[in-house]
Amino acid sequence: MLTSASPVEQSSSIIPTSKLSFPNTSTSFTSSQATTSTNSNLNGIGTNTGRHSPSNFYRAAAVAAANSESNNRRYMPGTPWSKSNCFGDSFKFEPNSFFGSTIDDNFLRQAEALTKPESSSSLYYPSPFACSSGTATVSSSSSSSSSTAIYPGSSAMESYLLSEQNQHNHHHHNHHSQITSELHPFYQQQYAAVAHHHAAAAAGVLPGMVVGMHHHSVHQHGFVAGLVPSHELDVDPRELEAFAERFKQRRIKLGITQADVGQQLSKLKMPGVGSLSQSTICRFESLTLSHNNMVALKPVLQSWLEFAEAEMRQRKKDEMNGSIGGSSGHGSSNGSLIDKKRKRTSIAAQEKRFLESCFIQQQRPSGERIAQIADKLDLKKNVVRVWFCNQRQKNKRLRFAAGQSS
DNA sequence: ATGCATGAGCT
DNA sequence: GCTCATGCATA
Repeated sequence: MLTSASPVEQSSSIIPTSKLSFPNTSTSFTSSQATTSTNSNLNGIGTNTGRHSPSNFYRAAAVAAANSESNNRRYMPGTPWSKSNCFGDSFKFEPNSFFGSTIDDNFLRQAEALTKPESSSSLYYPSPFACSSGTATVSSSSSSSSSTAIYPGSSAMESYLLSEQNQHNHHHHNHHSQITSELHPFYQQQYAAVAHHHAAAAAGVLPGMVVGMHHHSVHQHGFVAGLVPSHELDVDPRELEAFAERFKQRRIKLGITQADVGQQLSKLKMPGVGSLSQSTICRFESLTLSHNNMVALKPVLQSWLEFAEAEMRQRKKDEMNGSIGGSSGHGSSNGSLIDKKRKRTSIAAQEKRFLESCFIQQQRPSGERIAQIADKLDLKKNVVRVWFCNQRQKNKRLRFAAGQSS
């Protein structure tokens, strides 16, 4: 029952183009000394050249994060951490059932069972709707927009998973200052094995960001030592939260949209920093980015803010002086005629519920399992795979309710 | 504001 | 095939 959301076959290719093989800094340290990052660089944070991949800057941090948790919950294709799923002990599935042939069958059956709101899972699927197929979700209700819930757009399941993970990851952490206790589950994980001496990670104003803006040319990589907070992971989550909030306020006060902020970023000419999308700015403000991502973006946005406010002060001053220097020439050139729009596959609510059920049982299903699921839902395997990827990623993002300051 | 997607760098 | 940062398209 799924008229399939005809994915438009945009599957041109996911072939991993040749890798540039970076120096690969720090991949070989033990969680004991999380100071990792060889103070690399802040390579390409959103370059206008298109979306980019994690820079060394991020990678180092990411590796650190991953490593830090490797002690207790590093996903391992064969590791039974799947049993630490949200059902904990009261409700566990045994992925490895008794009869080889029925394993998968059971898996799907379980998922299916869970899809029914009545079956003991009403807890996870409070969703009222019933629709199916196609682009189900009409509008109104659902979950998107205007949501101010703690975990917007998330089914109860997600929140649950989050809290569960949190619980299970609780055991043995080096020891962590008070903060940990009041942190969001995500942070509790992140901080699990990371060094914790504070550091002026801010690195606010940057040398090259002055109000003036001529254009340089190449500046793809910056080893701007002063810019890179050598230990990103030390940034206090609460500080991030506070900054994000402040950022938004002031941005609005300046009357600048998220999209504009993203574009203006390139004017800062910060090494390795290009423009960013509205999405990213939005996510930053709403803390729906990974911790590392937030930390990396903070100094950049902070610089922008200063830049923007300085600019505004300047403008006001000019106006006062009567010097009506109305300079706002904009010569936007365009010329993109050949644009094949990317189509977004829309997974129907019902299918989504099924996927969520599967996710509960196994967050990292094997390729085979993915194929089964895809088959059952009449979705392309890749769509399912990506769905799982995104789901996992989503679980790692942070997200505070706006009113929960320490 | 957020769902689905891409791509780099890794394993 | 995974993770992570990020973006297009859209609800």
